Amino acid sequence: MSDGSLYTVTELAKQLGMTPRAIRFYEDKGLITPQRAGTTRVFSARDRARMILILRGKRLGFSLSAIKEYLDLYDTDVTQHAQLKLLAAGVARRRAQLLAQRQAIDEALAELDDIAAQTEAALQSPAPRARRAAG
DNA sequence: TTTCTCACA
DNA sequence: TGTGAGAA
Repeated sequence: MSDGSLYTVTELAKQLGMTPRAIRFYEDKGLITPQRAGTTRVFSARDRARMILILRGKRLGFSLSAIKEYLDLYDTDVTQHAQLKLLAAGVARRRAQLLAQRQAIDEALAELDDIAAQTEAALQSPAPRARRAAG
């Protein structure tokens, strides 16, 4: 079912475009648990697939702990029902978050456009005289 | 080379 | 959420 491909940290890091340091960091956080040959890490094809899922989760803006929570269910949950529920909930939350950000960005852009228009208009009109000191 | 730990942003 | 440095 699974090939017997094995990788070192550096190999896997290179393949996935990340640093070995980051992989060890994820292991430290419990997201991956590679085998050991003595003290050196040995990554299986399964670890590799898992790492790819981690990267995807990151790319979509999920926290490492959220990703871990989801991945942990993969091993325990036979039917994957709980896993799917968690994923659906996470996706909905993240989606709402991104929509809110888009809204905020749109508002900021609109406001900046207003300022740009105002400054542009001010630059077109004659320069104001220096203000006299009151008195 | 790889690992671990501590400091740092 | 990572990186860099130092020691083993």
